Order: sequence, then C-alpha cells, then structure tokens
Amino acid sequence: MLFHLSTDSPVPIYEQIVGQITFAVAAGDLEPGTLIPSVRDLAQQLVVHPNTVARAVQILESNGLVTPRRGRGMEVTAEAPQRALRQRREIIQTRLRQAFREAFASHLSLDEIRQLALEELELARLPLPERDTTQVRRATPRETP
Amino acid sequence: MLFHLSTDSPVPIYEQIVGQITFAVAAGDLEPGTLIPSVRDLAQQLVVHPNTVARAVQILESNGLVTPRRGRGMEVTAEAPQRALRQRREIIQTRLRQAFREAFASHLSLDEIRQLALEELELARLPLPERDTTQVRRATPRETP
Amino acid sequence: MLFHLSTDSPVPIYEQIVGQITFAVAAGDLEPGTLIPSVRDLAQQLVVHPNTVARAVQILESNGLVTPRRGRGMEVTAEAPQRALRQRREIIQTRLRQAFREAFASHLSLDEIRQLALEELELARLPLPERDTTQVRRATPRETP
Amino acid sequence: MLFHLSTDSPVPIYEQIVGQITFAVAAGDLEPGTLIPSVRDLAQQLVVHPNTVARAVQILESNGLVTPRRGRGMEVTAEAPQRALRQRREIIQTRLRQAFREAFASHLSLDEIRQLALEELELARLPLPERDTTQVRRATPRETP
DNA sequence: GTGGTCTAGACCACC
DNA sequence: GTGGTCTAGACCACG
Repeated sequence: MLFHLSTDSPVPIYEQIVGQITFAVAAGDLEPGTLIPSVRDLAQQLVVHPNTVARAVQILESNGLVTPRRGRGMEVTAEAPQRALRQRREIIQTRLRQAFREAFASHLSLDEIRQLALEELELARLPLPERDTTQVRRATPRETP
Repeated sequence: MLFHLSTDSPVPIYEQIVGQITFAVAAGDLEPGTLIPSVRDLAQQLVVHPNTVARAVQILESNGLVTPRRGRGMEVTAEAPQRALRQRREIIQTRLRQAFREAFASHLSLDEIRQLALEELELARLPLPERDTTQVRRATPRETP
Repeated sequence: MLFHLSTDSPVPIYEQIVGQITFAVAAGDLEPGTLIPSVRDLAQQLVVHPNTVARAVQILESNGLVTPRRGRGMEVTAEAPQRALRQRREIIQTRLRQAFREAFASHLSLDEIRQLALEELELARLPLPERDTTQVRRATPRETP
Repeated sequence: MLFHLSTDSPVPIYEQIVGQITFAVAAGDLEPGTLIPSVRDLAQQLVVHPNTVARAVQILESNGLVTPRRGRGMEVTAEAPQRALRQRREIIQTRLRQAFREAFASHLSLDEIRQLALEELELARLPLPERDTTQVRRATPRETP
C-alpha cells in the first residue's frame, strides 16, 4: 500500500489521507476484517502530526469504512469495499465537476472544454512526476511493484 | 460588462472577478486603452467589499492585463488580449490536470476516467442543478452494529 | 454462569462483566460463600484479555460483592445479594436520569419525553434490530448550494 | 440563548455544543439566516478552547444546520429548523435507547424498567441543580428568565 | 474580523 | 499498545 501526500496541494492533508485509504479499500488492497495502520504509526510514516491522521480516521469511521475495535485498532468493515467504490467515484466526480464548472465560468464552449479535457487526460496519464511515496505495513503480503 | 458572482461558490470572489475581467478582455469586450471602473465603483456595483475588488485589480495588474495611468485609473494594456486568452486556458488546464491526477491515483483505468469526465462535463454544463453529492469530508450514515 | 459479552457495544467489556456477575448474584445464581472462577479461567472462557477480567473483579471487590480468600480465590460475600440488587438498580437509575436530563434540556415537554421514552422502551426490548440511527457526531449529506 | 456545559459529563464538550445549538435551532431561538456566534466568541464565553468549538461547528455544518458565509461567519440554513427537530429527536432517542439497553442487559423485566423510567422522569423534571450557565449574544432580543 | 488547517503535547479510557 | 478529547498556539485564505 503506497501513500502519496503532497504538502503543497490545495486539498488538505487529512482529506488526502481519507482519499488514499478509501482508494486502497476500493482497489482491494485493504480487505474487510483487516486493521488499518494505527494513528501513531501512520503519522510517523507520513511525517505528519498524529492529530491530522486521527482526523482522517474519524472521517473514515463516519463514512462507514472502518469501525473501532477497542484496544486493537480500526478494522475495515464488511461493507467497506462497496462503499469505498461509491465514495471514490463521488470524490472524483466532485473534483472533475468543480474543474468543469470553472471552465464554463470562463465562457469556453463545450467543445473547447471537451477537447482540453481529453488533451489533459492524456498528459496526466503518463508522466508520474517525482513523488514522495511512503511504504506502509500491509495486512496481506504483496510484492513491491 | 456583465458579472456573474456567486457568494457561495468554492472559488473565492476575488478570483471570480479576475476571471470575469480576464474573460471580457479575451472576448474583446474590453479593448486595450480603455479604463476599467474604479475600485470603489466596481465594489458598489458588485456589492462586495472594496478590499476584494482591490485584490482582484492587483492580480490583474500583476498578470499584465491592466496598468495604472496616473490620475485616470487602470487601463487595459496593449498585450492584454493575447495574454488573457493564454491565461484563461492555462488556469483551466491546471485545474483539469490536478483532477485527472487524483483520478489516476485512485487506480481507475483510463477508459473509466474518460467516461466519468464526459459524464460530468455534460452535468457541469447545466446551471447548478440540485444534486446529491458527497464530499470527502462529508459523512454517510452508518448502522449501529 | 451464562455471559453475554459484546465487543462492539458502547459499554466497555469490563463493565459488562461486572454487570453480568452482579446480575447473577442478584438473581441468586451465585450464592454467598461460593467461589467465582479465577481471572485466568474467566479470561479464557470469555475470550478476553486477563487484564480486563482482573479489572472487573477488582471493581466487584470494591463493590463488596466478592472478597479474596487466601489461596482459594474470590468468594461471594454474605452481603452480596442485597448489595447487588441495590447496585443494579442504582446504575440504571443514574443512566436514565442523565438521559432524561438531556431530553429536558432540549425543551421537549414532559409528555413528549414520556412518549419518546415508552416508544424507545419497546424498541430497546428487541434484540439489536437493524435501525437507521443518527448520532450527534454523525453527519447527514447536504446538497451543494 | 443559554448554553450549559458540564465538564465532568461523559459526553464530550464538542458534542454538548452541537446538542445545545441543535436544540436552540429546534426551539426557534436561532432562526434561518442569522449568524451563530463566532468560534472565538463562543470559545471565550464557554471558557473552552476555540478548537473545541470549531469542531462542533464543523459537525453542525456537515449536519446541514449552518453554512459558511465567507468573511461573515456561519449562517443558520433555511432547512435547519426541520433538520434540527429531527436530529434533536434522534439524539434523545439514542441516549434513551442506550440507557434502556443497559437496563435490559441487567435482566430487569420490562415492567420494572418502565416503572423505574417513569419514576426517574418525574425526578429529572423538577430539580434543576446548580448549573454553570453562560449568556451568549443572541440574534433577536429576549428577556432573561 | 471570519473559518480552516496543522503541529504540539497532555491526559484519559480501554484492552 | 489502541483511539478519543482537549488545550495551546501558529499560520493561512478570505472579506
């Protein structure tokens, strides 16, 4: 499970953490019944304050993706995969919608926006820029890519 | 000059003002050599705080779209039209690229992302429809175990 | 002795253990002079951590329901039955009083609260039905403006 | 608008604040369109840290009771009264249900619990114990009780 | 002035 | 060890 945080992104760190874990659940990298890394561990590995991670974890709980197991940690719920898929889609839809709204606000035509989007889609696909990735302990073993 | 400002949009008001004026220049509605209204007048007309307008004008100046004329006000520069066209496009490209990067980070395939984008493009076209969205930080109800 | 422990109940496990044993004493299932199982045995039987059982036993001792007998274990005291009856009642009274205080703080009328209480009493009787509840800290979706 | 916090209650301060404001909206003391007190003001008046109040306000926002008005504060939404009524009811139901569940867990009979509840309801009604109330600025004037 | 984010560190309950 | 709450104070964006 790779976590990738960007400190100079407009989206706050705790939301990035929520997104990363939601995506990991949606992708099947975090299965129901497994424990997500502890707040303190994640904080150390992501080099952020534990409070920031705790905030993300609480949102995940209220999103129904994890549930507290007292004394053990936060466990991925049985309904998590299905919910994560829906939430992942909603997160992306929201981001795309905001971008398109801004495009329309600048009075670009529908065709121009569509063309721009398809161009950017190609560009965003290929070049993975330098990213500070952090390895995190996984529930089930898996080869590093 | 027509302005469409929304106080409850995620994009800040001063950015909306910058965008609207940039668009007007790009569309040829504001030609080089003309004076834009004074900060006070614009603020009164748009019913926003003068500070907000001042901030927008300052950004327009640093973008090279307007330049101060002593005693007369802010004048649209000669290079404004070409710059406005480029800037408008760049802003939108950046936004779209960020959204697509996040989509790829979620391990969706290129095809899925493209489909989502085209769907959202259609939806974003409609003027602020009432839609039931979920954001990252927003919670969904959960059953008691 | 039958135990009904729930790891995902809001009431902590050690309190559940205290409650169950207190009930058993109140009901006459555990008579004065009998020995309760050792911490190790109870922990094994209940599949909980020995520390948790130890904590429960310590509370039972401070409640005067059991007393240590050197080399034999914890013995149910002579006064246990009467105390258990009183304690059980007091605990419940306290909980109910707190809940009612909060209800009054919300400016509901006495009649409304009574009706709510009687409804909930019926519902609480059923064994953990699946209900769609909203808690204070839980969010409800909101439309985009 | 009277706020009443208890620092030695099992329910956390931020939840108490959420409850108090939700109740105020439900009771009509906070009408749609008015601004709730600012985070800093409320914190000062309740003698808690601004972060604690901010947490409560964010929950109120995600509950759809208030919405941010940039630069002005948090405004009570148009749908707030109806939502507050429902949420108030749910908060109280949750608390009562937990209390009753505990009563059943102690194997009291339905009749015994009902009788206990009705007794406690009477007791909780009358004696308002010493409470540290804090006056908070209101939107519309109102005589002190 | 407003709210939002983050770091820092303390203290607690539970297991 | 785990998560949860709270205080403290810094910094930022916005109006």
